[in-house]
Amino acid sequence: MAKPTKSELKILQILWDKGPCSVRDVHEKISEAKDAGYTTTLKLMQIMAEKGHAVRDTSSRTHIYSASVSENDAKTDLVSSFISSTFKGSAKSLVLQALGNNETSQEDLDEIKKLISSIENSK
Amino acid sequence: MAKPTKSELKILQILWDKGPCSVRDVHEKISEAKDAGYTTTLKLMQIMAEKGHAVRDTSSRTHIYSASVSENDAKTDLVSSFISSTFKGSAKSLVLQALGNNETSQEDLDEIKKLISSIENSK
DNA sequence: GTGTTTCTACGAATATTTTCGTAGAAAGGT
DNA sequence: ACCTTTCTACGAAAATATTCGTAGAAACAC
Repeated sequence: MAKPTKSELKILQILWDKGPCSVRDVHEKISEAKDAGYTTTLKLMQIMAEKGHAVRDTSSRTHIYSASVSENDAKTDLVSSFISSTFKGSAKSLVLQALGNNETSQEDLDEIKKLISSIENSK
Repeated sequence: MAKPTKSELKILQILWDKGPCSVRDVHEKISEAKDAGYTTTLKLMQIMAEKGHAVRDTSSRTHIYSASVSENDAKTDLVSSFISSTFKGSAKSLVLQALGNNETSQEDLDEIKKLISSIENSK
């Protein structure tokens, strides 16, 4: 599946958060953050359906859209493409960069340590 | 500074790796990976100079370009914008996602653990 | 039933990024 | 000196992404 564009990603996040949505639902969420025409959102979602980023139920007049990839799968792809375009394929470099700027809380560090341990234990 | 585009980022990586370069230098590096016209690279680098992503020494006929931001600063920005667009601002989520797919080597995990310790010690 | 609102479809305008052709000046080879 | 190669500048085409106006069908209010 092709990588979603920036706008498509915003819509995917809404679909992941709220589950299946009408264009209206999504549009209202988007409108909280910025001004946008309703048909702009509609068009984007239609394109997402064409591209396969979303599926829609057209059985009633108001179509209902759902994300067609799981949040986790999509983010795995996004992270991996980000790592390859920005960090020459090194996940480690990304992690070091992300943590390096020293704004991660102790709780978050703890969670990360826990994940690392569980990876190590499963080896 | 505006975020570099995908192509601009590729060029920045080359400038970071090799230091100050002529268009020819950069173009040859790019050509290793894919076919591209020389003037395409030239134009991109001119745009980067306009935008301020690069500075150039035009004192000889062959202009010499250098990155105008450090690799570390630029990547900090890129990571932070990626975190905000894809992980709602949570660095932790990014790190968990990046490590979650279990393809990080023990050596890399060790380095990450070391960094975490040093962050913790400096608190 | 008539007028208003809400929906989809469609096409096109706009914006952004990438690509490259052409032209002319400078440099190099012989 | 002449021809070839190498460089920059510039403008425009092509590709991609975003925005929105208009139209017509369906639903709703009364």
